[in-house]
Amino acid sequence: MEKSALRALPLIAVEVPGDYVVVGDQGRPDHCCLLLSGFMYRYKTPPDGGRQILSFHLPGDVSDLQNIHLGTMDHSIGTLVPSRLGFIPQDALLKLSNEHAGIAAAFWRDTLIDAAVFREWIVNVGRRSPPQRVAHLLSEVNLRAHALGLASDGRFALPLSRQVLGDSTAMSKVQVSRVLHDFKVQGLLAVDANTVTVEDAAGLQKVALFDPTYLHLKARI
Amino acid sequence: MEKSALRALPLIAVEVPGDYVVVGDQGRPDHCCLLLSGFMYRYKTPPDGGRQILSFHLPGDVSDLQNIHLGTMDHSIGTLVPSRLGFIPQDALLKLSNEHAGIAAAFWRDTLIDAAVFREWIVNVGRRSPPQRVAHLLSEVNLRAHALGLASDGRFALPLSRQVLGDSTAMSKVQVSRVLHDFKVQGLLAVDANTVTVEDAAGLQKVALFDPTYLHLKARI
DNA sequence: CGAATACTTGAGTGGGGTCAACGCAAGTGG
DNA sequence: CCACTTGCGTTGACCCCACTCAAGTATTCG
Repeated sequence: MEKSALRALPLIAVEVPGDYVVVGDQGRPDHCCLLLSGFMYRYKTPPDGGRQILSFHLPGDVSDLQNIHLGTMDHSIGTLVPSRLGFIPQDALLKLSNEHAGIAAAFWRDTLIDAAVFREWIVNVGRRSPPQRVAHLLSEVNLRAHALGLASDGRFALPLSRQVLGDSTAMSKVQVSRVLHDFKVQGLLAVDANTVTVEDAAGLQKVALFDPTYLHLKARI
Repeated sequence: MEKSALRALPLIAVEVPGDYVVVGDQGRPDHCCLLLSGFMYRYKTPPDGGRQILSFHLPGDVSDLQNIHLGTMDHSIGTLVPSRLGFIPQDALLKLSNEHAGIAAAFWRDTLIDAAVFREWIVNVGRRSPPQRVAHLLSEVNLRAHALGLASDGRFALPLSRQVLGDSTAMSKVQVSRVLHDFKVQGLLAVDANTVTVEDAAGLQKVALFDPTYLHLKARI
């Protein structure tokens, strides 16, 4: 019953290019955006310049679910690659979550995991060394990509430029470049223009002292 | 009706000292913790040492509401000062939120605002200069304390040591000390052992380029 | 084939971490 | 009541890491 209610939701599918701003800071969207295929990310742009990436989103994520209850966006959401998005009216989602406690709980849980990831990212940019930051970020993405079946033995298609990695880890692109070079020499991983290849996932996690508890993977819908 | 249901919740009030770990990392608490009076904070301790503070909590906050849906804690929660806590069984809260869509929504909204604050903290430690970080953090606390009526014209009782401020902003306590000295000279604020006095809130916000949108203050319960 | 973009590599610099010494206030016990 | 201890804050000195700048290389796209 809850499943059929979810399937009955009105959904408008849209194709958008890469590097496209789906929802802008200060915006008040009336739809939520389900990522059907592609790759998205959240970010903030402080007034004095720069960009801080806050999270990455893989297919299946509804990255702006919080807008059901928080009217105004406090950050932006964009695509990294050409993507297919499904827009669902917020009032339909709100109605659904009011009528089905199970769906409300699932939505809530989803945003709780987002929050857990944000917490880990605070630690990442605040406490860890540059190699640890990159290793941690890529361990996270690797794990999530595998959990979704989007990767085969450490290889997955993701165009992560040095700039994007730097904006995610609060490092300069030059420093990212050097760290990635070292990782390649050590046989840990290789990041080329559109593919990430994790050669030694365990070694990478060891560098980052990575503990996947915060992803609450079992708790996903 | 929802109000009376909330009031009927079983609550065990407990007095705890300052510097007390209420819920530890990896814990699986079966109660949620409402802060009745005092001051709490969340933090993570990476295995290689150090501490990253993730958020501060004022009276009225239920800082571990997420445990209703995420079984295992991925961080710790502690008190900064002697505090009064109200413990509420998770299953009672879960039952309540299943029965009252309005309460479920209010809980959800609360954790969404937490997440918005986490996002801003990523930017704080990742992108801002040391003076901006301190100014931003104290602008946030100042605003929230005033919103709760816990402060009178910029003064509020909070024992924020340089160490705590450093662990919140990813700075050394020495650097915090220097920044606070400069702020005092500039007439922006004074932080003594147990009181924060904001002399020039607007000036402080200007230093931090502070935009309160992310606090979603109107959206609070 | 040329232009544009991303990546690499090197050199120089400065901001903030670390270490260490000192000052100060509060708490303790004889 | 005072010597002692303890913990926090301050200040100075030093130094290293990562940012910035800049030049050179590779790759893709029109």
